[in-house]
Amino acid sequence: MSDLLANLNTPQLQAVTLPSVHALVLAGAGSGKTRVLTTRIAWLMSTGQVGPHGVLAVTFTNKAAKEMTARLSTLVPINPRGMWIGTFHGLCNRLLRAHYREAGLPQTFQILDSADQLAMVKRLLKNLNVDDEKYPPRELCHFINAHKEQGVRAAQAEVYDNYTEKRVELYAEYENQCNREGVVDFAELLLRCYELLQRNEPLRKHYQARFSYILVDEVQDTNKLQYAWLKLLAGGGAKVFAVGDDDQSIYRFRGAEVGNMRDFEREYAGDNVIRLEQNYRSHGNILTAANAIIKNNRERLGKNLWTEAGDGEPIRCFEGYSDLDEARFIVEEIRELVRDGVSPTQIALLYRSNAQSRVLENELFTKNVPYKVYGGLRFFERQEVKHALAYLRLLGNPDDDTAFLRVVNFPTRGIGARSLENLQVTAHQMNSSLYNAAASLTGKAGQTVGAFIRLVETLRQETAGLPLPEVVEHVIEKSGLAQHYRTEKEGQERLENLDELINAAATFIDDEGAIGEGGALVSFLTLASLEAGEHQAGEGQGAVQLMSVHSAKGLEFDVVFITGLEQGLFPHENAVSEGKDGLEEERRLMYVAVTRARRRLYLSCAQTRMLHGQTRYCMPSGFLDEIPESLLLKLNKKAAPAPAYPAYVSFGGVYAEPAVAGGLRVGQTVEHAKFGVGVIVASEGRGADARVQINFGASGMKWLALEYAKLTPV
DNA sequence: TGGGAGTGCTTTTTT
DNA sequence: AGCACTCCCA
Repeated sequence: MSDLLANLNTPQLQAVTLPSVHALVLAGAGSGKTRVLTTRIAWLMSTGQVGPHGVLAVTFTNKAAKEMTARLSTLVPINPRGMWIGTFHGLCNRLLRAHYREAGLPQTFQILDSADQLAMVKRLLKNLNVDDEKYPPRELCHFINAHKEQGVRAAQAEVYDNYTEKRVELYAEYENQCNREGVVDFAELLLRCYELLQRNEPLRKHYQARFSYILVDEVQDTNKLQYAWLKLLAGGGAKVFAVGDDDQSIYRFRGAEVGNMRDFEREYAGDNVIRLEQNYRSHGNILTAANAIIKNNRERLGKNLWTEAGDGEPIRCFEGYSDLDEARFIVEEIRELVRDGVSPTQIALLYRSNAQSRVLENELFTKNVPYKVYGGLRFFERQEVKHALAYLRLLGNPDDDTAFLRVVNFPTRGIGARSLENLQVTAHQMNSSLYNAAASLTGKAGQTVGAFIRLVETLRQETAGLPLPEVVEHVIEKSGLAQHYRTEKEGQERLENLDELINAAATFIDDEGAIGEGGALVSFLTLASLEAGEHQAGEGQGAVQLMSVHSAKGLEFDVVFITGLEQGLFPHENAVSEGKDGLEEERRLMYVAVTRARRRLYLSCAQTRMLHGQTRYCMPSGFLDEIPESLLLKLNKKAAPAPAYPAYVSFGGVYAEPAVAGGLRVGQTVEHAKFGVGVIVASEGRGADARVQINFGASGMKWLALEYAKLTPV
C-alpha cells in the first residue's frame, strides 16, 4: 500500500486518503486527475473500507471507463470486471437489463442511436401527417432530448404556445411509439433508470445500501438528469467523490451544466474541496498563457496551474495571408520538427470546426506527410454495418420498426413506397408493429412483404442455437447483403467492414465469456449502440494527429498547433452571438486547446479563409490578445500585415480587391463609432446604394450602408 | 427502381 | 465548396 501512495504530491495524497466524506476535487489540466480517481478507489479497497461490490464509478466516455478499469487492475489484485465502473449510459443500461420488468421494458429492449432516433421522428411526422418544415425533425429530437435531460416527460412538459403544444403532443406520440416498439433512446436510458429508482423504493434502498462510495469523473460535464441520478443513488449515505474542472467545461451546448459543480460543492462537499494545481504536463510558458486566457472568465471556482518544469520555449505565432498560406507554414514546420527527431504522433493539429481540416489535409498529402484525422463516421455507424445490425435486431425483436424499415427493401426486393405506405396505415390502425401488420396485407404488397417476413423467420430458425459470430455471418450472407455489395462497384470496402463485424462478434464473445441463452445477441447489439466503436480505423503509425479541439480533450502532445485562430471562427461567431456565456465557453475551449501541449505550442491564423465556398476576411482571434506579449515569438517571415489594405497573396501572385466606394475595399480594416474595428468582408451595390458587410468580431457581422455609416479606414 | 438535378445547410459530440 | 436530402422522370 505504501507503493500505492508513493509519488503522490500533497494535495493528491490528501484527496486519495480522505476519510469517508463527500468531496470535490478541482483537477486542473494535466494535474493527475485520473491517477487520483483510480488511486482513491484502490486505497479504499486495500484499506478494507469497501469491497469491489460497494464502489460505483461513473465516467462520460467508454474510453475513460476503460482507462480507469485498466489502471485500477494494475493497482489492486482484484478483477475489476465485476465492478460497477462505466459510463452513465452503460450503468443505466446494466440496471435496466437487471430490472427490465420493473422498468416496464421487454427483456430484449434495444437502444436507438441518434440516427435511429431521427429516423423514428421523421417516420412519426409522416404517419401523423405533420408538416416537417414547420416541425423540423432535428429540432424535434433536440426538443425531446432536452426535456428528457431535464427529467421532464411529455405529460409534465410546460406548454406556453400553440407551437410548443404541438411539439409536446409529438413528444408524447414519440414516447408511445418507443414503448410499442420496445426501444429506448440515449436520454431514455437515464430517465427510465432514474424514474425506476425513484418509484421503486425497495430497489432504490437496495442500490443505495449497496454502493457506499460513488466516484464521478468530469462532473463539469453532467447534465441535470445525471446530477439528479447521482443524488438519488447517494441518498442512502454513500459518499460521493467528484472530480472535475470547471475551466474545461466545453459541452454546455449539449446540456452540460457547469453549475452542477457549484451545487455539488454547496450541497455535498462543503469544505472538502481539494485543488490539484500542479501540472505535470506542460512547460511554464504554456501554462502562463493558459492561465492568462482563462482568468478572463467570470464565475470560476478558481484555480491557478503551476509547474516545476522551466519556462520552456516561447509560444510561436504565425499569421498567414490565407488558409493555404497557414497550412503551408504548418506543414513546413512539421517537416522540420520530424527531421529534428520529433515523432509525428506527438504532433497535433487542432481546429475549432472539422471543416477546417480539409486545407491542412490537402497540404499534408501534397507534401507526403502521413496524417490521421479523428472524428467522422464510426464503425457501427456505417451504412452496411447498420443494415446488418438491423437484420439482427429483427431477429431479437420483430417489433423494432426502425430496423424493419431499414432493411425491408434492402437489398431491393420490389417493396416500394406504395406498399410501405399501405403497411404503415394498416399497422397504425391495428396499433401494432409493421412486422405484425404485414400478415394482414393483401395483393402484391402482401406477397412481397410476406416474402420478407418469411426471410426473417427463416433466418431466425436457421440461426437458433448458433454461436454469435456464426449468427452474424449467416445473416449477412443469407439476407442478401453480402451478394448486394459483391455486385456493387464500390462494395469492396463495405464487404470488408461486414467481415469486420463478424470479427467484432467473435472478439465480443471472447471478451465477455459465456452469456446466457440468446443474451449474447442482445448484449452485442447493445454494445453496437452504446459503443459506436473507434473513430475511423485508419492506421495511425507515424502519423500527425488532426482533430477538433473538442476531441482533443483529455489528450496531450509534445507539439500542438492551434489553427484558425480568427475572430468568428475561434471564438465561433455562433457562440459569440449567444452572448457572454457563449464566449466564455469558447474561452474554455481555447484553454483546453492550449493545455494539450507539453513542450511546444504554435498559434496560427489566416487573413483570408475559404468558408462555405466564399472567401472570408478575418481578424485575428481576440484570444491571442489575452496572452502576454512577452511569451510570444512571432514567426511571420514576411513583413507584418500592411496597414490600409493588405495585398493578399493568392496562388499565382498578388491581387487587391477592387474598390467598392469611397476608397473602401473588401478586406480592408475600418473603424465604426459604435461597433469598433472590423474587416470588410463583402459588398453590394454602387454609389449611394453601396452596402458593405463588415466582420466586427465580437460585435458580430453587420451590413452597413456606406451613405450613413461613418467608417474610418484604420 | 434508380439516377440525375435541384435545394438547403453548414460548431463543437458522447452515449 | 461539399454534402445530404428530396423530387421527378425515364
